[in-house]
Amino acid sequence: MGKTKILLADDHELVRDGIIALLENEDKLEVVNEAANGKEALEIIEKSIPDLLIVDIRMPELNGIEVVKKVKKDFPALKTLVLSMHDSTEYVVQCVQAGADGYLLKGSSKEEFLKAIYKIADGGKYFAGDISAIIVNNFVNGNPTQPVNQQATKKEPALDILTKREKQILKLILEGKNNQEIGESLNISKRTAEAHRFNLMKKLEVKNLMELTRKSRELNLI
Amino acid sequence: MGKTKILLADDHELVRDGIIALLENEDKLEVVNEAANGKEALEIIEKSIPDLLIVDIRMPELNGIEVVKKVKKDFPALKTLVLSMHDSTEYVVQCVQAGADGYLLKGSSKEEFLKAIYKIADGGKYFAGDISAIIVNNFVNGNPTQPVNQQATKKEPALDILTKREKQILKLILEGKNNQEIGESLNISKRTAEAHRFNLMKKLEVKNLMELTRKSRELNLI
DNA sequence: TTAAAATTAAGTATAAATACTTAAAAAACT
DNA sequence: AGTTTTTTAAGTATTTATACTTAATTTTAA
Repeated sequence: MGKTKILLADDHELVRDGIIALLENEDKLEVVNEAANGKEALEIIEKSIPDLLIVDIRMPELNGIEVVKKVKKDFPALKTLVLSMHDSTEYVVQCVQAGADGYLLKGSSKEEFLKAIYKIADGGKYFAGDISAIIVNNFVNGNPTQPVNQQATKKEPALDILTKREKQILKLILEGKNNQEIGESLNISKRTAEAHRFNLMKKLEVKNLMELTRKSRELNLI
Repeated sequence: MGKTKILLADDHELVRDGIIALLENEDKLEVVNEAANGKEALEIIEKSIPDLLIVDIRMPELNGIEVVKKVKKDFPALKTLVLSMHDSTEYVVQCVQAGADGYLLKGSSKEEFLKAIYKIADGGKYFAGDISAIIVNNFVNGNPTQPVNQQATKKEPALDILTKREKQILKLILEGKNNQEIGESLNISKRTAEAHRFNLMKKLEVKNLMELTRKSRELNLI
């Protein structure tokens, strides 16, 4: 059997270079392509499908989860391993639902990383230790995680639901400005800023500032 | 001349492993030690001083900037290269003031990374291209950046100014809870939660939620 | 064992955000 | 040219946060 062709998608070149160096001695593996964001990754895949996609969860343009969703829909044979910088458990369930074959925290060791790659390349699944528990827990709580291509996609606020003005206002909100200050910045009434704030928070389905920051990051809105 | 002994401090093992793999072929460089947080880094340095410290800016226990400050005070001969995941320019000035010999974004390439290391090991300084501009700009604006050991340290809220209770409440604030909910979580009155919130925001010198999140991350309070 | 610090929580006043609705211009499409 | 969407902004009521001060307990450290 030939080498496993890997596409590596991460917006930090140094991290990519590190991972490539990490895989250099593995003669069953070969990084054939790199992408600095989700969009780029999809473009590369459309030209030549690799065997395995290693993708960072947080990337500009299109985040890891969205990439995995698209990949699993259009190229179901392509295996996917999601890397996350966040030690949080926030995205695990979303990844599983998107159909990812593996999920690793960047806190994992080289050994675990290689183990995951080989297992996934071999048709298996690999989720970092403490993560399995979360999935199981989520499952028993009546929220079964199933690949996105096997059931209706959970409707989620799209990436482009915000208007230009709303994005502008979101940015100012995230800079810590209040409605008064936003109004002054944009030469509109404080009441207009209020209205925009209300609307965008409703669109993003968040009910406070903290959820707003989380969601904004998640969706790469800023 | 012998090898440059490097201590690598980053809380993500995979990133460390990647960097080590990246330096494996460089026979003038040798990673002699690793640390997963700032405290660990300082402990290692106290036992045996390396030639170069490569340190991630965001780490638990003690962040990169604090480590550099301590290092430059106690071991001025030890060179320091700060890595940052954040493409932002938020920390550059702080790094220079702390006395760092270099600052690189993780978006840098392997080549730039090696160039920086060799230059610093050789007694030079290296700041990623776009960064120099920021420093210069900051300088001409009457805010000259000088190493921390050459002038009075800019007073800043210390890392441990928050009491246990305040940290507890901060955590809940950052989870998006309001004072009512915080009170319920901790079985205290909503008014008490308010008081704690007021006090901790005053201590951290922030005036809104966004500044609070930024500061919390910066100081690794959570 | 005291003094100091931390936790609790109330009072009071003001400012800001939330939760809507309505509606008129302006801009962007088809 | 006509329709839809966006941007603007006011009304109204309610909730929440800010900005303090004061002060009684409780815990911790000297």
